[in-house]
Amino acid sequence: MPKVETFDKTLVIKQATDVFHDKGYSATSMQDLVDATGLNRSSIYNSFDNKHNLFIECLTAYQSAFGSKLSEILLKSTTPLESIQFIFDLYLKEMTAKKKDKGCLIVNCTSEMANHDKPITLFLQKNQEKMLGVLEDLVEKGQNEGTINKNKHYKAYALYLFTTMQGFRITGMLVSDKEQLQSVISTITQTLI
Amino acid sequence: MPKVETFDKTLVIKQATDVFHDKGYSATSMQDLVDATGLNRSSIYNSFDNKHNLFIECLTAYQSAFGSKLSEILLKSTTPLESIQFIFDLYLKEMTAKKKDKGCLIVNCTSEMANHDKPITLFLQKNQEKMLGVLEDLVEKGQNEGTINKNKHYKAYALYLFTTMQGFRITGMLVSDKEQLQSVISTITQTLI
DNA sequence: TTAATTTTGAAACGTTCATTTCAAATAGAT
DNA sequence: ATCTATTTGAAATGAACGTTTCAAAATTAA
Repeated sequence: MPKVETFDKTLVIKQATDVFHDKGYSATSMQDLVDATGLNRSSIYNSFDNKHNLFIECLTAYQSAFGSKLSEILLKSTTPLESIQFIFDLYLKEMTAKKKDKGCLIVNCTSEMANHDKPITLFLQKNQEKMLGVLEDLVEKGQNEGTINKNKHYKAYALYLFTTMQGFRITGMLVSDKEQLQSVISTITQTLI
Repeated sequence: MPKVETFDKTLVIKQATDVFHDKGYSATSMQDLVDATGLNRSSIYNSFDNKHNLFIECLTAYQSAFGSKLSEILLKSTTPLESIQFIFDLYLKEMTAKKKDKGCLIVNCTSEMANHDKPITLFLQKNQEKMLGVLEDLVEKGQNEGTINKNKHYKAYALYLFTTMQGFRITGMLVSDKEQLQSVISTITQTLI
């Protein structure tokens, strides 16, 4: 019967995500989110309850957007090793796209909130499990194909890759030289060959 | 002629550092620092001017404390590779010392404040240069000795190590299994052999 | 047009924020 | 003991915080 939601929730989450990504959770104020979305304060509270919950929705959307890009990568690559390289290339592309790299929202969130906020910590753990799962599958497949060496168990390699990815996201925040970053990627992936 | 500073400034910085390390810069309130140090509000402002400046002093002290541990490592190790392994072992020790790992203050600071706060960003860049310098020297020496391979230029390996160290500090915040962490270290260092 | 329901705007909530103020207490130097 | 510089305590500053409130405007189904 009545008025229906007028604004694009997906867009609003994207706008809010940009702010959280740039400033982090604590340093982002509700006023920042009002400004970034153009929404009214009340509308934000109507739709997202509170800042914390909005942040979780942003995290989830961010994770899901990455999941889509990851799926594309898995489809277009011909070997597991190439998939891994493409993931790093994706990071590299994001880093060099803008002058100031904001890093990874999820890595930043780990640094800021891990072990402080229970639901967030749970999200981060689940996220890690998901990512490790993907990487384990890739490494195991590569080892069976013979394109990745068997010096280490595939689970060990997966955690190694996850670790280096997080480090790479941090490094990109202060290093903007594309060649240096590419060299880091090749060093990381050389380990697997 | 008059009353002289009564409190131990070094201790106060250590106490403040603990809070910043645990909660990050933004989420740490002046009240938190008053509580942690036992100092009066006025005394803190008298001695450190403001929160921002106190934080910089904490960062510097943290960096310097790490520098000392680093020097010890460089002295006691017999090869550059061993030095690198000892650095990771130091991180591992910190991670497994307490149930909840706070990560590295400087890595966390990078994630929170890089490209947002000019003096802090400058500190982070200088810190990176210092650390890269040490790592470059180690790798170069190892390559000359023949204990580190020459697949990559020593500067590339140094940035690789710096990246993996940052990643390792993040990983430790969610992974507490010592064996898994040790396996990551060995994978990282195997690259150099 | 009316009724139902939601968005909106703007103000206010109480709390916490970083920082300032200033008189009182303190303690070394003379 | 007196002078002098500093630390202290406690209160106050004004701004910003996340969140709530609620009447008015808006919109759509009946």
